[in-house]
Amino acid sequence: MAATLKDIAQKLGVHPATVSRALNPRTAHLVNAATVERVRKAAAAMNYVPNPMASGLRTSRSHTIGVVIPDLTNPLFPGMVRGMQDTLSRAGYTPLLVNTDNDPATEAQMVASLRARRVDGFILATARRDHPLLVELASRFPIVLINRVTESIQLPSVAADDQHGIRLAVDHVYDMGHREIAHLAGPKWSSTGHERAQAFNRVMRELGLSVAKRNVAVTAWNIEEAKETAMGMLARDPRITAIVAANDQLAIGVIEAARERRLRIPRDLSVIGYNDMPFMDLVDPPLTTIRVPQHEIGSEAARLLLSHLAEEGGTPVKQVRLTPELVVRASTGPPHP
Amino acid sequence: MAATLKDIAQKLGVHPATVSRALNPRTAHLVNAATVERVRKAAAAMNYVPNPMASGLRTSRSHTIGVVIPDLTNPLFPGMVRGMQDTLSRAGYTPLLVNTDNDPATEAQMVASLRARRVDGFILATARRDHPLLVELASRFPIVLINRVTESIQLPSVAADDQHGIRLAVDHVYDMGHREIAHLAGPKWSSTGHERAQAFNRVMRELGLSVAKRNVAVTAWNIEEAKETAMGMLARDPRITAIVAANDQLAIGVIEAARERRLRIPRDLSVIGYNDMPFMDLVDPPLTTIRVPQHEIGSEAARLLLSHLAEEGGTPVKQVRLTPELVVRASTGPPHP
DNA sequence: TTGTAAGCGTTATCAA
DNA sequence: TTGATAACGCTTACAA
Repeated sequence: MAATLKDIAQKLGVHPATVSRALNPRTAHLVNAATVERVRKAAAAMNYVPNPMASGLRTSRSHTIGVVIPDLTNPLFPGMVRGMQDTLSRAGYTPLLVNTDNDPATEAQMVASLRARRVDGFILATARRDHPLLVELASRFPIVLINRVTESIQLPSVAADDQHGIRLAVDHVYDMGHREIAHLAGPKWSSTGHERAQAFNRVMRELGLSVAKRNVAVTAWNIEEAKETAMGMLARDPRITAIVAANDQLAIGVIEAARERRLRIPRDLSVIGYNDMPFMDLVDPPLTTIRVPQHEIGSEAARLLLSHLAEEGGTPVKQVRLTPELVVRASTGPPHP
Repeated sequence: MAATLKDIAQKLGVHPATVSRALNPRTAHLVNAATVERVRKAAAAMNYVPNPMASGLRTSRSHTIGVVIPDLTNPLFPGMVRGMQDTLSRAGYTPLLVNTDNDPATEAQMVASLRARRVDGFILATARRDHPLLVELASRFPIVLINRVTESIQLPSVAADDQHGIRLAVDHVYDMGHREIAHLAGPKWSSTGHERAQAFNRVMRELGLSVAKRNVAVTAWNIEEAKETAMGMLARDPRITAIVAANDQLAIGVIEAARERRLRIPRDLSVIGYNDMPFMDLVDPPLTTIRVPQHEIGSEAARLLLSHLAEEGGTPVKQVRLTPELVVRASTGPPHP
């Protein structure tokens, strides 16, 4: 059904290899300009489409990128995935998407299936800090990490500047007059959770504020956990007037905890999230949060990976930090005396 | 680097064809059981992974499915996509995901790129009712539509039962005492918009209620449009006490319109959405809506497509309707006298 | 039960 | 500038 190089060659009375050369931009200059033209015309007329399995078999390049994320239904990711898709597809690459649910076994299995598919490289958004696979993988494939960086080894990465984001958050409530500021941190095994918690301590120290018992981590990124943990935090330390949460889900948990303790937001407690997921402007109260440029993280990661794919030798390891911004809504306000 | 059939054959002193047969479940019975065992062991030891480009080239099956959706960042889709991925990957298939942004030209281009990749079939969530591509595509590939059905031709599809969903919505407000019920419909070009609008008319007729000027369509599925249209509706027809929106975004637009007109929800106006996207329990007020089983729609679509891929001849066209359910929250209540 | 050989569609090397 | 040829790794008649 689908036309092949051979078909075109036959029709034109030339050799298939000539057709191949004419159609490949990198080799077209080796062919007589007139022939190139004839071949292009014929190819278009027969609507020839190269068979990627054949060329892939020959060149051992699938033009395919493995994209590993924890969970597509987490609203943080669709924007990033679209960012990747948009720039990858423009370059003739296709992302193969898998979900790990933050389970190391699933992750290993998924990465194996992507390797079986002969992907040309990886974009990884896996959250865990300990990561045995990473080193091995990075030694065999071009990879780019998103939304996290590595501690021990230097790997190409694209992430929001958490240090800066947390600073924006803390400064925001500090500037409104808050001094009793706490952090509801992400899980300790999580890269972003860890990084944001560290950043919180640093910023607080710079402001001359104490973080004693005011930086508590949940064990999972979910609303229920956050609510529980925030309940404990507020019970133990009722002087807190502002909580910086490590992401929007946690912030929602804080809001629920506050509601249960009959604290009004922001009158009695200011709450600030992180990420600015869709609909955070519509929750009750509309959530003040730190917006990370999701689409751009994805597209930048794709660009970075493509540049590694293009260069033969080692491109220098580039760690891109994108700047987040503060989005002020109704969940924060001055502390009430 | 990666081991091939030939490597295994060499090591074992058998012919590559034998190794191929031994490793392929469909042909393993043709091979001496002891040989099969030896081959399997060796393959595992050398961690052999079949090269899908080679087998695909030979068999012209890529074990790849084109998944065409309007926009991954629309929260309706990630659940469906995961449903597909989960069941496709279990069967050894990989989805290739593309976004059309509801633009016919983009869609044509994306479908072309999937065909170029030699996908074995398609799952389409495109929303437009008119759809020239569909017939041609369906004649050449196994396809399954999700979240919509076709009017003229019969094609395999998986969708929620909109007739039933709208009935649940209307009955809900009717049972609470509402009689002045309106529908904010989706765009006329949209399959689901059209179907839900029709269903609304039918249900209202059965209840003996008038729909005169009470079934108004937006021109795009977005909050702003919905707000504008709802403003007009409420201005023209202030007796309305309940609005059934064609999806959750439209319902949010209605809520914003009501707020602008100083109507309290649900005291002055009940609002009900459709889909139950993530976080609809957290908006203000928490949205009563119709939940459609997103993950299940995706997995069922995948199953349906796989069954078509498995059968040689024509499997009968199956149109699956999944049952939605009513989720009552705070945006609906009895009408106030 | 196993081996032989051809071929899927493309590209890369070599020769003309 | 073009042609011939082999090879990528796998599957599948067909033969033994």
